[in-house]
Amino acid sequence: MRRAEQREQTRQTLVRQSRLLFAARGYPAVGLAQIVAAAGVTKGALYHHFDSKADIFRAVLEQVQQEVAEQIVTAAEAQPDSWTRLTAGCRAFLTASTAPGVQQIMLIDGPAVLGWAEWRALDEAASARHLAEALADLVADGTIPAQPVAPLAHLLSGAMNEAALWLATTTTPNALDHTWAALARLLHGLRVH
Amino acid sequence: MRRAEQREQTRQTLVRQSRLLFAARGYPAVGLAQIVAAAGVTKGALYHHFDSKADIFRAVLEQVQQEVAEQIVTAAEAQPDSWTRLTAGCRAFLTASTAPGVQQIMLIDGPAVLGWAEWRALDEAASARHLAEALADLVADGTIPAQPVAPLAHLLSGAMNEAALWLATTTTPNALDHTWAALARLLHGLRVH
DNA sequence: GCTATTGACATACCAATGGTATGCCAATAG
DNA sequence: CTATTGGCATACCATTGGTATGTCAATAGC
Repeated sequence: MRRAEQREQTRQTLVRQSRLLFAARGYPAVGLAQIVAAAGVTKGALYHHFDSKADIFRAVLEQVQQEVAEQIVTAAEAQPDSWTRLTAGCRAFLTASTAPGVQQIMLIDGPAVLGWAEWRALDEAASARHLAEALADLVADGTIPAQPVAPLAHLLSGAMNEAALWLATTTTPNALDHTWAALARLLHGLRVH
Repeated sequence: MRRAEQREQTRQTLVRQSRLLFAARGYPAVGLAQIVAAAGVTKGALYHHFDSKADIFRAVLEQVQQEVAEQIVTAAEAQPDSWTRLTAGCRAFLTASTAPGVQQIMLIDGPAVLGWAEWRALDEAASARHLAEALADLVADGTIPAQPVAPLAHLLSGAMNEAALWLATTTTPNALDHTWAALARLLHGLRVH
């Protein structure tokens, strides 16, 4: 099985190096030449594993989304009730999205490279879905009023993503704390009084 | 003054046609050849008015943002107190951002083409700024608790932008109404009880 | 163990596209 | 009436994403 082993290693190297480059300079600014140089292979290898430049970006995006989703699920699972699962999940979402390179790959390049439809499909399948599930639980046990959860999930997801984007560039002191405080206020407003 | 007149007309034609193309197919998919063909000029004219493909996109983006900002300000100005100014402004924001082509240009291509820093600068100068001002008014007259308004402004701006993006692709019935209802709940939670 | 075949690449090349250098002609200045 | 500048068009270049072909080692079949 030397064959499959080598194959997987080459593929992972390409994804790893591409991710670093995309995160640092953005998709449009990274050429295939830089990717293959960083990975120590040639264009032949790249096009043996991926169909296009967008296709290798797709692989990177899926990896990033999976990592973010894992952090959210891990944080949420440790909580006892549905409300703290939501808040802990949101906190994890915010923290994970602030990690270096994540915004560039997920929010900036993602939609532009893949186009609306495909990006939506991937996005739905990832982090936004967990939010919707958490909200559905809250509706089910009456912690928040009955309402469609999809709009709310998108509002919250957008709020946190945009906040993460802002946090990455701002120099405001304690920006993360203030953002979390503001988000917590918004979330608290959802509860039945 | 035939000179300046002709100049302005050519420039506006280029911006108008580019806007239509970018909105329909997205920045990466639109070539300069299509732009100049649609505008009925040559590449010489395009590069006489703009420095690069990104530069003409910049002109389009500024036009779109200005239109959106105008709608928000118009809606807010008609309101009597600071709270209804916020809600009316948010509603206008949501409606304006849902208009055809706006999301593609403002949210999808914008950051990818211009890069974080420049897009941030333009974004701050446009719609997000009005939000921050409206929130500052609310803090000033005690309608909402004292807090830094910047994080809140970004959370709300992101929430509405993402919601607009979702509204553009979803087939859920009454999605706009439900989204507005959810947003109104979130906003209401900000008020002092 | 020997051969046939497939798979994992490398090499050479192509086409399209963003960008530039140059030239031309009418509008304005003096 | 002439000189000059501004507003473009034409021709061209260089880079880059993508492809067609070739090569050599790993595996399968006997």
